[in-house]
Amino acid sequence: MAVTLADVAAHAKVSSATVSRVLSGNYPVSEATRARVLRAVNELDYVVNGPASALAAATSDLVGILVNDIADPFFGIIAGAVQSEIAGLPGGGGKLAVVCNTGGSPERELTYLTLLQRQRAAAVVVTGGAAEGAGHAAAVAAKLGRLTAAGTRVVLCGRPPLPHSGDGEPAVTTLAFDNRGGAQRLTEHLLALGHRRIGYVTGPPDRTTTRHRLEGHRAALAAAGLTEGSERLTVHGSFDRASGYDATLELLRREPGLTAVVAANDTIALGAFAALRDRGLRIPEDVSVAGFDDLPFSADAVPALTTVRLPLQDAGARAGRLAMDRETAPPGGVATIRAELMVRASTAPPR
Amino acid sequence: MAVTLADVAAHAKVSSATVSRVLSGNYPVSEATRARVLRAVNELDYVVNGPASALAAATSDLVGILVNDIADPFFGIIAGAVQSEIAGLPGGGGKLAVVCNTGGSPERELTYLTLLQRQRAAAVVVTGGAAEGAGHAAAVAAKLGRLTAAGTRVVLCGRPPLPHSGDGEPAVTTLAFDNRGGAQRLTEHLLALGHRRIGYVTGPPDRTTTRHRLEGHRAALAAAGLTEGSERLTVHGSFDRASGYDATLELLRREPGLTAVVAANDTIALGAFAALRDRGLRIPEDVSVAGFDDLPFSADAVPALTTVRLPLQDAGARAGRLAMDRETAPPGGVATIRAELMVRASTAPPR
DNA sequence: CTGTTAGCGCATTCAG
DNA sequence: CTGAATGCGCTAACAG
Repeated sequence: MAVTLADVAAHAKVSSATVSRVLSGNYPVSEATRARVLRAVNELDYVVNGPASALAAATSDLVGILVNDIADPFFGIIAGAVQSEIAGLPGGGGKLAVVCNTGGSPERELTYLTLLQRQRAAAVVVTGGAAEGAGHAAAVAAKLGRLTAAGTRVVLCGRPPLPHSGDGEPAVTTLAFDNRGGAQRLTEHLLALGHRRIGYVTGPPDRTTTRHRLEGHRAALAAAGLTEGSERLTVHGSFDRASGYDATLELLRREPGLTAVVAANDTIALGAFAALRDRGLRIPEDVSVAGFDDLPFSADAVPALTTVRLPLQDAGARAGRLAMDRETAPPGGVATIRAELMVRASTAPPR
Repeated sequence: MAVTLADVAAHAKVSSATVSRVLSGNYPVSEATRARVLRAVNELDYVVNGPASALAAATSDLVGILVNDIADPFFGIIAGAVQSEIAGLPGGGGKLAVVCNTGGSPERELTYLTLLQRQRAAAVVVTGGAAEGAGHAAAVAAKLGRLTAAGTRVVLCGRPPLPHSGDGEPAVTTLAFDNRGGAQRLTEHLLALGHRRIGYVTGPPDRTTTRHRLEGHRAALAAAGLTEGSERLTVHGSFDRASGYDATLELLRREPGLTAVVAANDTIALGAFAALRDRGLRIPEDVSVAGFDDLPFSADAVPALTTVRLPLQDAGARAGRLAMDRETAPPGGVATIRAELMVRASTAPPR
């Protein structure tokens, strides 16, 4: 079959232990034999057997990055940043950073976590909002606990911290986004412009991201004394454009006098744009629209989208460094990442 | 340390071989003992040691998906499709589909391929255009050859076939995009509208995607007798929005009388949109713009972008099935995927 | 149907 | 500095 350590050893006329040592480089070996071994490695085109090496050393160089939707730039940007921080080290860092697409399914998330645990992954970075259903949150927390117990470093990025498990420093480090605060400031902006009939288009109800952003939105409304009918002006769907389109139409049906639509993310906002246009409504003259995340395309929308900026790139990079233990964890293991309001052309005073 | 097969065996009062058999399920075991083993597994919270299992079985359940830029929806869509075809099987298929971000760097591509080879990956799907520089093409071809020789299934998706290595059925299956044909039809469309001064904004020169799309473009120009100055009207950059913006400005500098801009992909086209607008030019009244790929946001651009549609989702899913050996390879190992011209509002006759 | 027995390829003691 | 020997945890014959 494939060429093994022993083959290289024979070829270089040394013991397999020596070959192992020059390859891992963490042990003194004379320059002469090192060169001889290296030459043999090249001549034979030898590639280490990962499983065997992982088994013997009881560690692996796999690092998993879990995302909810790999086709969504929100996750693509975070994952890319995490990954370049890990694989971008001089020499590649020796780590294999891989991204796993859960599709937002809690079962798939658990499956991937188990698979990563099987592989004895060196670290796991879980990105994006979590499902809140039934036992899922607990199951995920338990699984992550087992991973850390087994020596895998766990970092949460863009996800709220796990329920505190008690004693001392938490084993998992969290970089949480200030979804609630960002959403609140966004709606305050609309309120300040004079809007009173504001629709809200969001994703699935049982996700932390959905809930937190909605809470921020409602907190702003409540502070302005607008507690009435906010339920009726909220439409749930999924975090994509098509859903934003449909939900906006539904909103218009429920409240034709709408003057503003707040979308739970930029992609949904794009769908809202299209729906409003198809209804012959101008943005922002007839209806203002706002998003969340500030993905790259948002500044290019026509009109440019008012939104809340999340430093996805920075957060991802930091999560990557945390996973590689190249940065010290924030006090308490949790850092909240600030969201910044970006006022652009898609919001204006109501007519 | 962690709980092992032997622990489970002891707990269930059977041999470790029996435990292994119920876990892998590919061997008859009595219902009674199977239940007992399963209970022991749960009680002890046992998780298979992946490396050990891979070592003993000489196979792994890892499937690698290589992409040039994970933050680009073009790759996100393909990767998502490949992945759901692999992990979406009933029971998860048992395979761990992971995506690796090469960042378009040939070195990183090779590094990942080696890492995957180390892990004895079950399959590798390489997506997107290839670097054409110096020895890279040969190095990648050689590496892929070694992977197939080691039993790893290799599928190319959206990448031209490897140079034929000779005898019989090629070991690597290729799903190539008809970049040349698509680009040619797109430029023919512009020509038919009456455009004669057409600028071309594209990515790095040493990539197959860049070259093939450019060749298609020039073939159309040549067929119309427009051989003059096409060099001057071509600006290279990278495949992103910022580059499209800058390159369009450069184009305008070189040829103020431009009536159309063809971008090598939709993202670049978005940059061109912004640049033209900033120069006070209307689309398509003053300048027509066209893209390539038909990413989701293209239909939402204002005006809607004329582009060439690539069935990314379908291609990715098919690549995934091919990688899992759930679909027979096309004759000759190579299938060319058709690109479809999508005429929308961003192109019109010149003034 | 179930238990026993060998390795899989490598990292690491432990001697030299 | 280098070689020989041991075992990581599991699967796959091979017997019973």
